[in-house]
Amino acid sequence: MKKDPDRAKLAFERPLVSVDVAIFSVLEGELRVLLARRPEGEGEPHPGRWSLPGGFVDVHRDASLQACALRKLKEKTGVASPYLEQLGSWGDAKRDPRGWSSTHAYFALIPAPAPAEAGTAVAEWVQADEAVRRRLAFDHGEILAAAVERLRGKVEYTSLPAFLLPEPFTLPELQHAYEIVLARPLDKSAFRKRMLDAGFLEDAGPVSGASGRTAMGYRVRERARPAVFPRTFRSGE
Amino acid sequence: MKKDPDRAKLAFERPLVSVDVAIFSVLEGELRVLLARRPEGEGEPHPGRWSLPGGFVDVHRDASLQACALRKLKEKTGVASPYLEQLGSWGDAKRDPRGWSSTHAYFALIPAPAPAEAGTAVAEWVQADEAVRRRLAFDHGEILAAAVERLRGKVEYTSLPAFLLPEPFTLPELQHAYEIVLARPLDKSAFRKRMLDAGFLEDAGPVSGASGRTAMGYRVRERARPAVFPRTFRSGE
DNA sequence: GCAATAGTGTCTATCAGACAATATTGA
DNA sequence: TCAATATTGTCTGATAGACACTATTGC
Repeated sequence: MKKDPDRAKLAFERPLVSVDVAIFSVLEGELRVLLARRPEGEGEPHPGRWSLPGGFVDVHRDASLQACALRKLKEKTGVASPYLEQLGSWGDAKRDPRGWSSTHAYFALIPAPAPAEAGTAVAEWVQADEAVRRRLAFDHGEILAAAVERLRGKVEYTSLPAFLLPEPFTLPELQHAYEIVLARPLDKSAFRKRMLDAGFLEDAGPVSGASGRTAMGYRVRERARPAVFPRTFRSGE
Repeated sequence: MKKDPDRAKLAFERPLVSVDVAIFSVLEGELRVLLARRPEGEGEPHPGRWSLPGGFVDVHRDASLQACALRKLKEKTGVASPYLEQLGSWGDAKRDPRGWSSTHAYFALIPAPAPAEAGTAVAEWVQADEAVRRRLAFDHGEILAAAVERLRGKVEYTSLPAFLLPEPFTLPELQHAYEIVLARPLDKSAFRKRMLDAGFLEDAGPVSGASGRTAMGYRVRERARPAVFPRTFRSGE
């Protein structure tokens, strides 16, 4: 057994391998996620249903799982440098009618795309909770629910919403992004103390708004990792 | 098989798919991880090197990724109901010389196994940091480092060490487990307040130790999910 | 009694949140 | 000047950690 050549040992059935990405952004004061419509072709599972953007790993084009996720994201949104984090993997014999399949799920945060891209026949930005309630293809409903839960959970103690905004942004804008994701208001003073003490922002010069006092603009220091706060918001309640 | 279009569409090369598990326990006052020796057969990559326990998904035996991870764990340790959590996935064209491969990594926490199982020719319980320093097969060094980092990180604000102990356990025993993983002493009073206030423990009757006062024994209420504390240990320092 | 361990009480520095006050801009 | 927004200051309740104290067990 052990001395069989490579080819004999590897001659077993392999699962299908795909990558799916939950892409979030803030549009029109809402947390939204990008959904893609499944193709209608013959033999396609769940034709016409909404799903997360994604697809099979192409072993000749994709150098790695992350590269594959970035490729999907670039194809769908044009964004090349999002905040991208692994969410988890889902794999079993039944989730895809075409055979044993496993998918590597990612979630990405990007600044608001241009309004023109907000909705087409094959892709649509949908409010996050509404998207979870839709009957998505495969087990994408479960995956998306996990993504939303992870995002909301981490927003309680990390700087993730900074990746949802175009830079430079002001502290009131950042607070607004937090409030949209968490769906509750935050105290201005406590919020500012927390953000500035965490030290993950760098000055980017003053920014004038439509009216009122000019605010300081900020950029995130390190785009790869979010800051982690030692406590969650509203720990006492 | 299905119709022609299916077969044509799915006739592309598929990656190899495996599952690897970082299995942790506390033995002799140390945080240890189980390593397995790679087989020596011809065509085997990294023959004789230490690695994480794991292997290819068997699409006929494994109903899901999690079932596959549980199977590996049962084979290596006999443990059927560990704390098991997805760690992440690693996949690229180069990590396995046999071809484009992706692995789904899990980490498991189990109570100390019987001493007889502590080390054999093909498996060994190695102190966690020492294991990270060893030159493991494939990219298992990177995966194990991520597992240790995740474990240490989560121990700061979750009840994970409770899964490293046989039940029932006492609060001093639990504190000791925390101190072993974190490699620093914790204050007894603050520790007890935190554990009991979190409400994840249930009484299991008194337990007499080797000497001194009898202590209260505890079990975890819910074995599937750890408790999450609102703050990390030593937030101020 | 003593040693050893389990468990509790008290004090204090810290700090997140509440909310009031002040600063800056454009009209 | 006012309206609108940004930014800062002050107070206070909650609490984690430090550390001393008390409780229980076996010998």
